[in-house]
Amino acid sequence: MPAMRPRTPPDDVLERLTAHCRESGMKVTPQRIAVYRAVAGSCAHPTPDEVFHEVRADMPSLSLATVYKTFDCLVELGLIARVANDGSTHRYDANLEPHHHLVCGSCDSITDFTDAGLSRLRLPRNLDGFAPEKVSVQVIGTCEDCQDDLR
Amino acid sequence: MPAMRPRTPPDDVLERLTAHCRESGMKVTPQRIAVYRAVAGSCAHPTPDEVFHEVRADMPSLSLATVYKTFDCLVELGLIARVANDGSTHRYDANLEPHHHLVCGSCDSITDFTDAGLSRLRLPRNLDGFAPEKVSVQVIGTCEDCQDDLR
DNA sequence: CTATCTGCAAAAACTTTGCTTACCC
DNA sequence: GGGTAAGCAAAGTTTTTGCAGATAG
Repeated sequence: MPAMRPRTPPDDVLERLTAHCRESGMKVTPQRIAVYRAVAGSCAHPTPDEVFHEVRADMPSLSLATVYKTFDCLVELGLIARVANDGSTHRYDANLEPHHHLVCGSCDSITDFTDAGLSRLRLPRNLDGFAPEKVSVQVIGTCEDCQDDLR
Repeated sequence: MPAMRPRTPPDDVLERLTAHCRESGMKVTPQRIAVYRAVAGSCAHPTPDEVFHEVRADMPSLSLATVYKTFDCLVELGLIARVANDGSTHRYDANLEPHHHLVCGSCDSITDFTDAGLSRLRLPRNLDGFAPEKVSVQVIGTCEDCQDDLR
């Protein structure tokens, strides 16, 4: 049975950020903390604009440019990853555990899931010289909410 | 063993376009033929801008806006699909057979491959109400060319 | 003929950059 | 203190839109 990820627990978010920043000589600023918290606390793979509005509620001085720069910085630190999607804006994910995506073709939502069976995927031996590092499965379909809407 | 897709054969490209257009009351224009040919004849999952420049060589009057509109129309007709990627531009694929992607983290190239084993993937039974339609596996890693460059 | 499509230009949406001031370490 | 980062505004990209003239069916 699959395990749906509820959301990244806010446990050691600050510690992880601090450790990674220190290691790279980068500063731990309130903006970085807030942006990282927002991504880590969401399971919706938010866009820069979404995070901007969410964080801005508590930090009115925040600028969108800072959000963009912060995302680049967090990716560089290896704390978040950009999520492949077919929309027109970037999306980010703080879940770095191996996992897969349920992509709703109707509302474009992306939901994480993990599954032991899928994690044991066997790749073909010969990939024409391509060196695989990790595997992510995208399941395209219709989410429960959108099915409901069709009734 | 995996089968690398060489490229969609240009066989019935025109017939397919004509049939789909007729069915939807859309017109078969030189621009649509040329854009569809360009995507179908590429295995590089091209961007609108790339297709624009390629087709424009033979059709100097072509405008980028038409390329965008044509892509939307071809997607609507079900002849091509937008490819999920984490760059900042759209990419399209005329290969509608079930297949998977080798994504190079270094040069961002996306290469199609198919594999009988992967095609028999077993999804978990319970996806929290999500209704799966199709599955696409993304293998992230380093392509042969980029490995060579590192030597 | 007529409804649809093209090309153009302008607007909108998204992302990056440069620079001055602020502030973490 | 010194160097990194934030905020602002401007510029750069990518995508969408509206409309007048062109064209496929």
